[in-house]
This record gives sequence, structure tokens and C-alpha cells, in this order.
Amino acid sequence: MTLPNRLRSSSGTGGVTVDLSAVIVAASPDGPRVLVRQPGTNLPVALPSGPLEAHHRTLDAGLRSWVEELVGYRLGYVEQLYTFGDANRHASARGVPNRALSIGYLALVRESRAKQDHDVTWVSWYRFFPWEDRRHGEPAVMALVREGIAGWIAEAPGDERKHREERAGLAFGRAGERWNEELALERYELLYEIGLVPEAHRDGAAVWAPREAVILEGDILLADHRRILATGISRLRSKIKYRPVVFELMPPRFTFLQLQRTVEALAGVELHKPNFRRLVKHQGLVEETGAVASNTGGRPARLIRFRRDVLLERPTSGVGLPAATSRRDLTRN
Amino acid sequence: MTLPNRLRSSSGTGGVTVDLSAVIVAASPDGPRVLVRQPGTNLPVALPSGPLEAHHRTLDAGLRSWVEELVGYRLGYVEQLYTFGDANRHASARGVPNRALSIGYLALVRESRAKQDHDVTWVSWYRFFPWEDRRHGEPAVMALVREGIAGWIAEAPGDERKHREERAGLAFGRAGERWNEELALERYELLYEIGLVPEAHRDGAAVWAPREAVILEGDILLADHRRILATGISRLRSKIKYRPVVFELMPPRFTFLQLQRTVEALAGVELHKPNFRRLVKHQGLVEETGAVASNTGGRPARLIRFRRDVLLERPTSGVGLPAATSRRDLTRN
DNA sequence: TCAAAAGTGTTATCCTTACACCCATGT
DNA sequence: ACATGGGTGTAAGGATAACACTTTTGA
Repeated sequence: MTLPNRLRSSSGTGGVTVDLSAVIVAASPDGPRVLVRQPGTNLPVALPSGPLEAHHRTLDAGLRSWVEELVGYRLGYVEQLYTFGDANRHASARGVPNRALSIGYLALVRESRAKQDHDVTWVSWYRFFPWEDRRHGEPAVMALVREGIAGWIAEAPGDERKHREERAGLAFGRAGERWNEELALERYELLYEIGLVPEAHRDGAAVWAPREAVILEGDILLADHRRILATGISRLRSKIKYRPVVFELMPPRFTFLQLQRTVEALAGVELHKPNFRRLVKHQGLVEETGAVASNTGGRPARLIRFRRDVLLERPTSGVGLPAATSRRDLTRN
Repeated sequence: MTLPNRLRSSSGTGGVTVDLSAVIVAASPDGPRVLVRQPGTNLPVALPSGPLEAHHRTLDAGLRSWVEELVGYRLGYVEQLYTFGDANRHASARGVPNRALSIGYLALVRESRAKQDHDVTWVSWYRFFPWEDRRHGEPAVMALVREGIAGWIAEAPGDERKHREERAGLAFGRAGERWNEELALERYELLYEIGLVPEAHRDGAAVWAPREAVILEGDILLADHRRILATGISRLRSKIKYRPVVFELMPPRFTFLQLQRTVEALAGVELHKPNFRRLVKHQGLVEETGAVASNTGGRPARLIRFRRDVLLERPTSGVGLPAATSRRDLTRN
């Protein structure tokens, strides 16, 4: 086998186009928000995406520069997510095989500081993934999800059925098991594979469910942008546990409860208040400002701020979330 | 700002080339190995890298197909690492700005099963990162590393000096702190930035150390392949802790000690035998085969095998490694 | 008999998680 | 008075990581 060390990709059949797609996240105690473009009345909503410019020294710098232009201020946190490059990315396209590479990025911004633009808007990410919001218990859509999955399991022969049960159980949790909020991407991919989300049919993917079985709410996004967003959600949900990234989304001063609500918004689960406070405090992630907020609706709360030093002190430290599975199942370090 | 939704990247100044680079890892109890190409006598060693073919439906499938051709059997585990795309990737190149994108992949194979090829060879990855092997205590190179870092810290003014101390302490560990084996990439990047590795000078990066200060052993690789390899090492070292991926590197049957030595080879640290056994056993990751190995040099050991079912049972379960930092510093979920 | 590796038991310590409870403010 | 949120104490259970110790083989 020959392994040409580097090949001009455009020299083969079909070309390669490369763009950057960004999951730009903001969050308030109310909910997580993501920046989307509404290109026109009848066109699907899309993630902001832009060209890869040759003059930027690094990919990260390129991403930063155009997102900063978009939101109007300097970004704190930027992270590459994944490079999406399925050939069926534009299945509807012309006959020539054409690969559209998309390098997905996650960026965290403080919504309050982001400028408004006619072209883009902030929307709750649960608009695209209603089954991911369990802050107030299991949402209504989950009945439809379970129904669809049950059908997919039921129609399989014996061996395969067990396999499907396990897969579904893993992604959506079995009875008595805790919901694992990090598996947002796995859940989306399962629903796509089963054919319960409309884009599976749009893409002509081999799916189980007939087109009529698409019963799930949750708005579709352009091309594979819903997958990219799911990747961003999963990554962020896991990252907040071991890096202090939530603070990139917080205002300069905040209360413990505001912080907790923000984490809950991102993770889509409820947390235990006293333990959350203690954990954050115990880790030395925050410090007192001396000020108090009296508009809390109850006893005034002390305003705290993030201790910037921790970024230099420790490789790992995040904000508390309950264990995904029982302790027995995890190897901690 | 206009945000063209998708842009033919080749339409701007300079083109974009895309290739796939693979960190193909095997491991025996002796050490971790990575597959490299030795293109010619005077050319630098390189990671296998190949073109992105338009006809593969997914990137993963494309990567699999050519790596499988290379090693001669079906791959178990494949994971996308990162897309590297610095414009200075080929700093030495022609005047036209030309971006070489490289999508890095990690693949795990069982060395014994991999076919031999005239073009590629297995080498220990510690040949490229001698400071990462602490299985027998701190290696000799670390003296040079510390010396170089100390110089870099010393020449900085007050504020910046503290900052550098913290960064170095984070990556290489402070006195009394445990070595964090996962930070292989961070360590490489720091050494690059300081200018202690030769490729920093080759690339013309803005570095502190003069070219003569390059005192570090550790073989260089083509282009940014050493960075890609460091990314793979870091990723694998963190992954073995929460997913049962080590077993992709093990033969069908093995002893506890073989498993432990393999983990140690990858992580570059020594582990505590009794606790390691218990942890693996307790997690239900393995089962008895009934057979014993009597060539162990001591009491014969029971041969065990990986329980394939666990892949379906649990989202997370890895193999034990001691904590990177003191427990106090971590939020465990 | 000794070296080398296999394998078991035990314990101090710390982390997680849940429960109970008091405090301060606005209506 | 009471609702709402702020804030502290404590204790059961579980995981970690160290220590000591026994067992089984080959040389």
C-alpha cells in the first residue's frame, strides 16, 4: 500500500470544503443558550459557521477572531470539539462526491456582554433537545422517546433485542439508575439511528422507524448542526465537572444559588443545595466580595466571585454534580 | 459581518490540504509502542498519514480502512483526536500561504497480530518523550528539563515569574505533588514554547531559549507529528481511567500482572499491585478462564480475560490509577 | 532454602450524599 | 406569620491507598 505523505485533497474525485462551526454558549440561571442564525423564513436554523481563512496562524485563532466579531467582545474560553466529515453531510447535493468538512468548536460567552445582531439570536438549547432537560423531573417528551425505543427493541430478534436493550439502557438509563447527563450525544445518535429524528430520513440514513414514526419534538437544525450541538452539550456537561469553565458564563459577581442554577441549566439536572455550596467552597474556587445581593426573594445572599488563581493552581477542579452511576462502577483516577 | 454559510476553502488565497494522521498504539508489558514510518535515511521519522478519500462515508471509516490495510487486521478501537491546522505547520514551505490540515486519530491494536511491513516499524513512544517514563522513578532527562525550565522562570520579571512558576508546576508537578501522567501534551507544549525542543526553532516559533539551549533528548518527528503523538498519549492516558480500552491492547488471555504492566507502560507510572488487582476485579471487568500461566517466574498466575459484556453494561469503567492530585482538589462528579 | 511473583486481609482517611435544622429578609 | 431562599452541622456509607502478611512455584 502506498501512503502518500500528503495529498492535495482537491486532486481526487470531488473536492473538500472546510468550514468552522461554532457552538457558542451562554447561560443564565434560567437556562442554557446557544447562538443560532435564522437565515430566512423557510430555511432551517443553523449554527454560526464561517470560512477557514488562510491568514490565521492557528485554527483556534481563526475561530476566535470571527466569533469575537460576531459577539462583539473577547472570548474567554474556546475549545475544539470534533471534525465532522461524513460524506453524506450534504446528501441532497450534486452527483459529484463532495466532502464537506466541518470543524466544530465550543465557545463560552457571557450573554449579557454579547452584542445583539439582526442575523443571530440566543435560544435555549433545549429547544433542540427537549429530552435533555430534567431540571423539573422527566419531561413529557420522554414518553414518546421511550415508546419509540420500545418499538425498536421489540421488533428485533432475540439476541439483537438484548443488545438493543442494553444500548438504550446505557444511553437513557435503566430503572433505578441515575440519568447520566453527559450522554447527550449518545442519546441523539441513538435516536438518529433508530430514525426518530427527522434528519435521519432527510439524510437517507438506514433507519428502523418509518418516516411517520418521527414523533419527537425538538427543532431540527441545518445539515448536521444538531449533532454538532449535541457534541458541544456533552463536552460541556462533562467539562464542568473537572475544569472551572462555568465561571466563563457567570457575571463577575454572583451568588451560590445563581452558580448552582447555571450548572443545573447546563447539566439539565437538579442539584442538592447544601452540598453544592460546600463543594464549591471547599475547593477554593470562589471568594467573598464583601457585597450582598438583597433581591434574592429571601435572606440576602453574599456575592462571590471566581478566584482567577485556581486556573494556575490546579490541573483539575470543577463544580459538583452527582455521580452518573453508582460509585462501584467508577474508577476514580 | 457576513457569514457565508459554506465557503470553498480553495477559493481564497492559498489552498487547504487535508490528511489523516494516525497514532497507532500497541503495548506489551514491556512498553508502549507506536507505529512509525522511516521514509529514508536522512528524513525524519513520521506517523503514518494518508489522504482523505472522498468515497468513504465517514472520516472514521476512511481512517479505519487504511490503517487496517497497514496493520493487516480489523481494528478494535478508533478515536478522533484533534484537527491540527496551524498555518506554520509547514513553515519552511513556499511563499503562498498554504494550510495543511491534519486530522489526528488514535487507534489501538494488538501488536502480536499486526503484520510486519518494510515501510513501518513499532517503536517505544518514550523514544520521543523520555521524560514521560517514570516507571522506574524520575528519569535522567528530568534534570535537564528542570534546568531549562528554571532558566526560563529565572529570566522573567516578578509578576511573570510567578506565572511561569505556576505553569511549570502545573505541568511537571510541584514538590510533594504527584506526577500527573495525563498532562503529556501540556508538558510538550510548554517545552515547545520555552524552546527546549528542536522543532520549536525549526518552526521559527517565538521561543525563549536560544537554539543552543536545546538540551533535550527525545527524537524529533516530521512536522507537528510529535505534538499529535503527545495528544494521543494524553488522551489514552486519561481514557484508560474511565473506559476499558486497555483490553484492546491485551491478548485474549492474560494475567493480572500483565494487565498491570500494560497500564503502567501506558501511564508511565508504577502501580500498587494488591490494590490494582482488587480494583479491576471489583469492577467486574475480567473473568477467570480456568487456565493458569506457569511461566511467570514465581507462583503460577490465573489467566483471565476481558468480560465483553461490560461494554454494554456501563458507560464508564476503567482501570485503576492513583489520583493525579490530592483528593481534596478534585470534584468527583 | 530463597527469590519472585500470586494473592488475601485490614485499616485510617477522606469523599459523597442525604437528612435535619436554623437564619434573615420581604410581604 | 409565613414563604423563600441563605446557610451550617452531622452522620452513614463507600472508595482510596497504604500496610502487613500468606501461598505457590522454579532455581
